[in-house]
Amino acid sequence: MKRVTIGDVAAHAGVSTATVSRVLNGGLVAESTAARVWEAAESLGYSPNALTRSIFAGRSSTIGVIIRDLSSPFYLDLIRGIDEVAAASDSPVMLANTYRRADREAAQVRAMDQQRVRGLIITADETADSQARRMAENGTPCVIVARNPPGLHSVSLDDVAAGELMAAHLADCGRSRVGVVSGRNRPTQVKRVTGLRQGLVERGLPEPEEVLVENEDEVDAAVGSLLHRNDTVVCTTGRLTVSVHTALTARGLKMPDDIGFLTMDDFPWASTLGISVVAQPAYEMGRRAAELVVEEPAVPVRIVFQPTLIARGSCGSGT
Amino acid sequence: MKRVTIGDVAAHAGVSTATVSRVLNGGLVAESTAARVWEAAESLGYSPNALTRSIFAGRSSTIGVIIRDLSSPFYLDLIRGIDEVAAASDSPVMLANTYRRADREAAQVRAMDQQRVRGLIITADETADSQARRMAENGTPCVIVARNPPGLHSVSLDDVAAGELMAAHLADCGRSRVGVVSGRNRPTQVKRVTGLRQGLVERGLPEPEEVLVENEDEVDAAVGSLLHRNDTVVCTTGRLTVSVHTALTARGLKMPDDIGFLTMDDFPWASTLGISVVAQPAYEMGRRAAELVVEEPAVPVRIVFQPTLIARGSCGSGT
DNA sequence: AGCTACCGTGTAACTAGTTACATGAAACTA
DNA sequence: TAGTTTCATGTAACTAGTTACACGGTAGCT
Repeated sequence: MKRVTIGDVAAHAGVSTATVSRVLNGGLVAESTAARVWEAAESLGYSPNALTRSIFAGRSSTIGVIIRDLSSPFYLDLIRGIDEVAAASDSPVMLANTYRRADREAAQVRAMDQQRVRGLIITADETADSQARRMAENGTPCVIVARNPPGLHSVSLDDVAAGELMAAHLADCGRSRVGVVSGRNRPTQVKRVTGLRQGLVERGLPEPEEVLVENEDEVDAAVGSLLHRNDTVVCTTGRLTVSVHTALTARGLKMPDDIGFLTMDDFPWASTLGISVVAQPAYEMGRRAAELVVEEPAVPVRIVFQPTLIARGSCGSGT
Repeated sequence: MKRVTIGDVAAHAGVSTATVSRVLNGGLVAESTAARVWEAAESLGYSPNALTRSIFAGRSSTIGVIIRDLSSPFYLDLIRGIDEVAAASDSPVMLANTYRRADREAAQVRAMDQQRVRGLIITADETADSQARRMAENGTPCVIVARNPPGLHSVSLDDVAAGELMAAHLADCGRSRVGVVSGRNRPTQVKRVTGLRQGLVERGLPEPEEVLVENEDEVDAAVGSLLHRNDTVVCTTGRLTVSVHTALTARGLKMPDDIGFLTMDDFPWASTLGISVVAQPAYEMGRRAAELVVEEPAVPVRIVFQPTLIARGSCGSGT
């Protein structure tokens, strides 16, 4: 039950702990000694304690990731990108899901700080920013994803451009009356709707009709209210795609003839279902976020990605 | 840049580090002293080093989770269950994705060991079992998910029952010639097919025709080969649901009239698409796995969950 | 008043490692 | 042969905490 320590290995090999440490970390040691130490470590099943190493180094090699919503495909691809870079630099990934609760977000940032993570990638509300800034001041690189608050590294999408891309596609498809289902109080959502509105107006189309929702269970009513006066439903968050789509198909509406449908974030089923989306490069965003953690730039870096349209016919076809 | 330590707080409050430690951990301290210490900690922005705590305790409070495939909905729900229990016991979760590569699986188990995780939840091939057993001997509770190897805790599905459930439903729907797309060399897959075969034969139906595939890109051809002689396609792994479904719809086949379709693991889009599935209680499995880590039973515990059928019409309707 | 009991606090040893410095022996140079 | 250099290794101090034990002071009891 008692763990094998470096001391046990040292005793077994007849050397000091300093020598064992040097063997393990590639210091200056005679070859014969090194061989003895390796053999002792092997036969005792020694597994070095990464925690102790970390306390001496001042921080651990772990990268912390705070995710608002594990079930959203965007965050999943983000994590895959992060994981890829983390694995390449031998950093474990510590994941915390906050279920979109602001109190948990702040608490998780604090917990990650106490774990002395090497860096932190945060998808959370503004509430957690001050905590993140405090960490950054203490030398822990923090990367904010999906927003770009001042003074912190950030990796985000050009949300206005995403909205404009939607508008352009809708105009191409000859859609005119656009209803929007959007998340409440989220800056990203606001920007996407702003871009959409601008894009439509620029093309001489009427302003979109917007409904704000908080949870999945409000979506059906929201969609219902939009159907009276619109020929297209746009969803500005990938999180609600399923609910909006269900609300439409449950009413027996076929795309694109009965209703047009356009949403955010690509996902595995979109291609089979023929749903057009404006996609974020989530995987690449994850990679860049993790690279910022690993590279620790001295000044705050703000990376903005451009969205892409993937037309699949759910709004009809363009020119 | 230099981190605030317990020593700084002690100096600021005019006490010893022992007293600060006692204040933080609820030892015996005078109220006036405690107040001074709290104030000092606050004003210095002290954040206790969880790593140091852990090295003294012999292990960290982190729960390690090794996942083969983050993109599969089963593992996502599993993680959500784990996370729920972990959060309730203030344990951070360290996640490692192995992308189904056996070498990475073993390496990740070793890495988690070095991080001195409090316990480990593993979804991996047999290759990693010996590593896991070594950890268990050292006092780290290891829970294997989806298999039940001897000598280790495990949380798994009654895979034979899953196959039988499929057979029963297919018989109910009047299906007779069943083609199966299954993953290669996986014990779970073999058991599910075995259950399906038994169930069909018991009901006087012909044996299913099986095709084994490794990756998504082999699926289309596999499905194509099954279509000649069968009226139903069954998929025994949730991972391949999208590919199999795409292979069917791409051929213009409609469910359930042109072809029957039945697969494993429930997922958000299944209900909209009307796909019938045999579901695993993934969330609950995650919860139980995490509880085993937290509770550390002295003898290996083997928990087997029962699958449930969710009929949605993609095979037609039963009696 | 004197004895015991208890409370609050500091000292120092402990966790499992790393590393600066000292030491000693062998090898090379003059 | 003496002096210097080099190499391998041990000693001990360090990381940031926790905790067993000792000690001093006050309060209660006889």
